[in-house]
Amino acid sequence: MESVLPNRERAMEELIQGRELASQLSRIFENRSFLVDGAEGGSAEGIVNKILGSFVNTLLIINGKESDQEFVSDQIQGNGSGGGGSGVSDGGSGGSGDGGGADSSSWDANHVHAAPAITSEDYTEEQISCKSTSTFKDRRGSYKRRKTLQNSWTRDTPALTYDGHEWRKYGQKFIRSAKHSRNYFRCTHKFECKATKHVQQIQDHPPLFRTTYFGNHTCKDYLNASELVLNSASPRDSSKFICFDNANCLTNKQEHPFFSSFKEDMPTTDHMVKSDHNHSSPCDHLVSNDLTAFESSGLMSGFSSSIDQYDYDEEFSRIVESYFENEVSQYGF
DNA sequence: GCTATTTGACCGGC
DNA sequence: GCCGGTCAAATAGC
Repeated sequence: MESVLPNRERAMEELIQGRELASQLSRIFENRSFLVDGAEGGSAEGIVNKILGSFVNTLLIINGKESDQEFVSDQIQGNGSGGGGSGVSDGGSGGSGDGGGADSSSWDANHVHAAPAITSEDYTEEQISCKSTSTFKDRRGSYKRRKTLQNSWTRDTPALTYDGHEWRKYGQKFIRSAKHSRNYFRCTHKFECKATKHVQQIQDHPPLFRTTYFGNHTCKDYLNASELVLNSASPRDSSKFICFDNANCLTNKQEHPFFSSFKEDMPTTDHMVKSDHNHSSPCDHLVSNDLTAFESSGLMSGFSSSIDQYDYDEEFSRIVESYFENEVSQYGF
C-alpha cells in the first residue's frame, strides 16, 4: 500500500533511469566519432556503463548492500535476469590487460584491491632520512631517486583527463628537450600510496598531453573512500569526497573532481598509447580509473585553460548532473 | 588556520 | 657534469 519502496529498490529504479541516460551519452559520443572504439578506454558505451557502475556502487555502499552487486550488474548490462545476453558490450576491460575474467570489466570496482606493486626501488622514508650531510640548509632534494622507468606506462590525451585518483602536484620542471614544462604529481594519499605521475604537454595544436604513471596505487579508490566517508565522521576525509549528508558538501573547499571536472574538460580520446611493460595498472579495473573523461580541477592548475572546450561539454554535464541531482534530492543523501 | 601549489635547492643516475 | 626527479620553504587560496 505504501508507495515507499525500500531504498534499494528505488536505487534500482534510478539505475535503470541512469542507464537510459547513458545511452543518450553513448549516442552523443559515437555520433561524433569522438571516442576511439576498441581503444583501451573502451567504447563510449563502455565508459558510460562504468560511470553508472560508480553510481551503483555508491548506492550499494550507502545501503550496505554490496552483496547485491551481481544483481545490479545484470540490470546495468541489460541482462535482466539471465545469463549471457550482453546488452552492453563494454568496450572491454577498461585497460585491464590481464582481464580477470570475462568482462569483469566495468565496475567490480569496490572490491578491487590495488596490488602492492610498488617495488623496493622506490624511495622510502628511511632512505630519505639517511641522508648524510654536512652542511646543508634544508632537506630539499634529499631522496632516493628512481632508478628506472620500471613499472611505468604512459598515455596521451588531448585534454587533461581524470584518471580516478587524486593527485597533488609536487613539482614542475622545464625539461630540456621539451617545449613545455613538465608537471609532477603524486597521489594525494602520500603515505599510503606511492604512485606518481608526470604530465607534459607534447603538442600545441591540438593540445596533446602525455601522462606517465609510475607505480601502482596502493591507496583505496574513491568508491571505497566514499564508503569511509559515509561511515565515518571524519570531516577531514569527507572534504575530499562526495558527501550526501547535506547539500553543502557538494561545494566543499576541494570540489570533488568528479563534479568539477564535468565542467572542465570531459571529452577525451584518451587511450593508452604505450604500455612499456605490457602492463596495466591493477587500478585499471577501477571504475574511477576508467573514467577518463574528467579532470580534477587541481590538476589543471599547471596549465592554463588553453584547452578547447568541446561543444558538448554542457550537454554531457547537464545529463549526468541532472541524474545525480535527482538522486541526491530523492534520497536526501 | 589549514591545505594545495609554486619554486628554488638539492641529489643522484647516466 | 648534465639534467631529470624530488624535497620542502614560501606563498596563495579557501
